[in-house]
Amino acid sequence: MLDLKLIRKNFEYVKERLKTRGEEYARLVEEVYNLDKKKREIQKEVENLRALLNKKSKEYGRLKREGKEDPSLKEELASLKKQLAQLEEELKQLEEKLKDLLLRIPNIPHPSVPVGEDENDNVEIRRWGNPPKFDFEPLPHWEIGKKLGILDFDRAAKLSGSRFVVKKGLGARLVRALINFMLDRHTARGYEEVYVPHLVKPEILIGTGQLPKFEEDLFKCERDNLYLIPTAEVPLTNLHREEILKEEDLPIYYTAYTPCYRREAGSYGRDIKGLIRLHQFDKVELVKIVKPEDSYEELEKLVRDAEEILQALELPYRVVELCTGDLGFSAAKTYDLEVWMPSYNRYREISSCSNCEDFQARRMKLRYKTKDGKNVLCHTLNGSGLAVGRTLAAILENFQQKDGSVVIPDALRPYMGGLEVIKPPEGE
RNA sequence: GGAGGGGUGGCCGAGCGGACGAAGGCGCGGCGCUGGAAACGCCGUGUGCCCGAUUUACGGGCACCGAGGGUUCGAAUCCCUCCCCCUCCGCCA
Repeated sequence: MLDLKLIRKNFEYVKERLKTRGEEYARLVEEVYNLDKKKREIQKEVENLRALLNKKSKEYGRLKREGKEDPSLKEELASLKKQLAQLEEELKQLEEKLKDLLLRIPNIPHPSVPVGEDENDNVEIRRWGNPPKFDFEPLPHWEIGKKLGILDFDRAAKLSGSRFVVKKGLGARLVRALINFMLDRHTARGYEEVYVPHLVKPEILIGTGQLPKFEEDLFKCERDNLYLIPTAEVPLTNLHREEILKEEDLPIYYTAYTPCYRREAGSYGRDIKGLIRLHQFDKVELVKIVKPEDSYEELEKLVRDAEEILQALELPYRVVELCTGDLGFSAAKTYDLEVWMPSYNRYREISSCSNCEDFQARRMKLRYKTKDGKNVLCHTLNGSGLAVGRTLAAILENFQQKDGSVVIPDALRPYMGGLEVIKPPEGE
């Protein structure tokens, strides 16, 4: 949520900055600006009227206790009350409308973010590692997985429909290994491991920005008014919502493994094969709650922490800075990590690291008290560290061998009971 | 699912329909006492929003005692609905 005061004070600036995300937001900001103006006028009236009513009501009570009841005063009070009720209703409607609009305006991109329309305008920052060269025709991961007997999309469809997967044997083991490996790495670097609920209330999703605008992307348990989390960012970032933290509590670093549930509405036909786009996938997430002045330094560190996993797994990747048009709703600045995928012959997103500044903090009233006693909104950051399914896909594709086997990266072997290679079943 | 108890400020905890943003205690900050400290004494210490002069510091107002509604001139206090927590019983991984 944007600061209303900022919209009031720097209306043109906000409008211009949001335009870099898409033309439609300028109109929204204008609407908010006008509504806010009107709202404050009415609020002033309401508060003045209520002050008067409070005063007269006390007067009436005083007289009554003295046995000098005044019927004309009582009448006056009744008419004031009626007037007030009308104005209050008007105010309430304005406030609701205003709040709803405000919740639908995305974050302002940081000045350093390149202006652009879509992913084609993203800027590559650096590369690490070299894509492998094969002296045979490399297979896509879903075929490798099928041949190894570790991925089963057909039976998953039997259970749950499209965009689900069943992992078996060493496939299931590999998932567990990756999760443990990632969590161990992150906790060693100062993140506290957290295990969170996977079902959350609507206001929690408003807090991180998924609601009200992206309802159709979420799985909802209607009966209980709970949503399945689309990422651990949601419960992790909201952990301290409506709290006023002590300055010495910051920074807070959290990491959590959770499954993530996404309806993938509007992505029909995209990435229909393989592990890239599923309704349910596993992810280890990183979340930071920090002081505003530190947040951009923390973002760089966060990216390094995610990169470290890819490096340890010897997976070639590049770091990309998202342009204004490709930026997520809550983010002020985002780096994507893209891993090399031989079957696509290009890099594909495997992590997204964002600084949301105070955008989420304002929505969830997440603050800290400074040394001189002021309450200040925290800055929140989040990043994948990493998407487990896509990591698995990248390992299968990048480490595949001519004979159909897949070499397990060194760093992962201790988590696989020392296993070095996954080989196809005998006799195939 | 059944029966009962409860949600008040950073925490504990009191609260008769007006004098209650709320006693008291703890904690925290300042000052005093002290060679220094403990103990003690005094003072201060919630959040959000609006308006006004102003660079902040200031002054005024409104709201907030789990949430929403109602009764009343007036609600933390009475009534209704909902949510959450706790205890016991049942069921259950």
